[in-house]
Amino acid sequence: MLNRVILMGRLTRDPELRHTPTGTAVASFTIAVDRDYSKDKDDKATDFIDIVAWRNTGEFVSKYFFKGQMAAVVGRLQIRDWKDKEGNNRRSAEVVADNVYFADSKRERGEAHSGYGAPTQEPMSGPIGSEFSELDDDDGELPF
Amino acid sequence: MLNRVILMGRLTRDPELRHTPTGTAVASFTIAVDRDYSKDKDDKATDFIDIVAWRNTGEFVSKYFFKGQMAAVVGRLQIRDWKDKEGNNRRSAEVVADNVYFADSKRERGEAHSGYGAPTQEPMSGPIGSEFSELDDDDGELPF
Amino acid sequence: MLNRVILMGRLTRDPELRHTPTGTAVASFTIAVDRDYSKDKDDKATDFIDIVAWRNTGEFVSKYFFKGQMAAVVGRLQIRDWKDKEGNNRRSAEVVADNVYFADSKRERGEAHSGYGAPTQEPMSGPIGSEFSELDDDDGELPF
Amino acid sequence: MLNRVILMGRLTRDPELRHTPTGTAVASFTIAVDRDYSKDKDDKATDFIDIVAWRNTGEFVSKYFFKGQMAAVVGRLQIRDWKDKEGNNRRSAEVVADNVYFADSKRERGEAHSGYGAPTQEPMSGPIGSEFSELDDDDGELPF
DNA sequence: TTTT
DNA sequence: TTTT
Repeated sequence: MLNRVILMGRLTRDPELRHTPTGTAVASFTIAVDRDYSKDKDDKATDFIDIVAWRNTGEFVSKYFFKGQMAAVVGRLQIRDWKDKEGNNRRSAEVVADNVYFADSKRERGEAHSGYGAPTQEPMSGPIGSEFSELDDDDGELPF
Repeated sequence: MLNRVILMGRLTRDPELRHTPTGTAVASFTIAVDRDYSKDKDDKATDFIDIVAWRNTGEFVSKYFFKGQMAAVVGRLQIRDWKDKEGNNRRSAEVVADNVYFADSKRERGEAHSGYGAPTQEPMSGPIGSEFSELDDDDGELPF
Repeated sequence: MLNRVILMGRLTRDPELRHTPTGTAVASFTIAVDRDYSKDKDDKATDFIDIVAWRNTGEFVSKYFFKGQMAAVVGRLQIRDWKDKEGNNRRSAEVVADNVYFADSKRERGEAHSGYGAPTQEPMSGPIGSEFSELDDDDGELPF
Repeated sequence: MLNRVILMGRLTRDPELRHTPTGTAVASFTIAVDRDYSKDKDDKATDFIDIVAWRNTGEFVSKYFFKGQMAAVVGRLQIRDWKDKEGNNRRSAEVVADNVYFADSKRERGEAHSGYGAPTQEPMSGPIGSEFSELDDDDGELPF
């Protein structure tokens, strides 16, 4: 079912890259997303949102993003209820990212990259580009 | 900061309408959003996502939506960490809805409404329509 | 760069499936998206938005969607300026869909499908599900 | 009906602020959104997307955004078919913005603002914040 | 705590 | 556990 989340925020820590037993890469990090219009001092003005990025997106993120950087994240919201060792009910809410974009200036990123908003190198989640390269192979002969 | 969530799912219960001490209406409900491609039996194939709707949107939802119905929700993801009475760390993750749409057939909704995807009657969150009505007052004389 | 469109509307015609010279499938159709709050009679109350779906998504759409049906579309907005044979400037605006979902009741769709909001069978655009099945192979041993 | 667009791109020109005969402010500008993965030289690698912002959002944008700046835009896609003076069919596609966010460093913006991703000062499109300030008036006594 |  |  339709489930899309689009966020902009700062990494609160460097992404942590791990691997499943079968070798699948997975990066996790948190972004701090400030709420708009928060003249409210009691209420927390920032949402700390956990992000999980698998495979290529995970490797890309762990390579090029670090603590303090601004990122735009597109993904899917996943809620998991579980019990900790003490038997308490815990809830995890995380965004499974399918794309992560730079939302920072080159200067602040240390010139590591080609430009603003460079896409995650994630072939699996990017059918658009590949189709266009394929169209290129087709010499631009569109079927309509 | 940019924070948008767009979901489609079924209400797991009737919306619950409450009021703050100063009289602000707020409805809460949960939607069940099935995950795509879940051939995985161990992993829960459904995310149960809490929704909060304030004011007009809240009143609209509590009036026209009920358990089992399909809804499309547009809102903002909010994460809150808190301690329960036993002192355990709890996390709530909820979507603060700014619009809720029907995503069900009229038949299944009991003909209560004008049509598919009728919008929430929420003046505060809908600058687009009001501007267009205003343009109407302007006799369609657009400035460009 | 970040570019996401999420729409709900009715197909104005059956999807048209074509193939590029190299055999890539591509379906095109139009959805009618009603505007909210349009008390404005002069202004068109509906946006007719062209959708293009490539490969698996295109084949899926042309197989299971037809004129009159409600669909939810997630994609990317693409603008193309071109000249027609008479040399006039034309603009095409279309959404390149990466996922299309049912937003109709089974009854109205003729029972062709498994359920509401069933996803497009599009492996390329769905890293989430495949990762979860892979995690399943991993016996649920998450690395964090 | 559900219709949301979320974009990130650079302004190709300073926003142009106009007023309808009855005094409603409306700003228009264009953002250049680079496509991902475009190894395709024939196909234009950038979408130039027209944005329209009404009222407070329009005034905010015309005051704080200028040519070359990165912006994140949330809005609604509107398609209009019309005839020019020569009687040719023209199509306009534009995003009616309900929120515009900074996606640039302060340095590059000339320190005009308080921080990254500062929201548009648009009361009409922001029920969330006002509700929270109101909750503040409510002394945080949530009804659930 | 869960919807079809 | 938190970022500017």
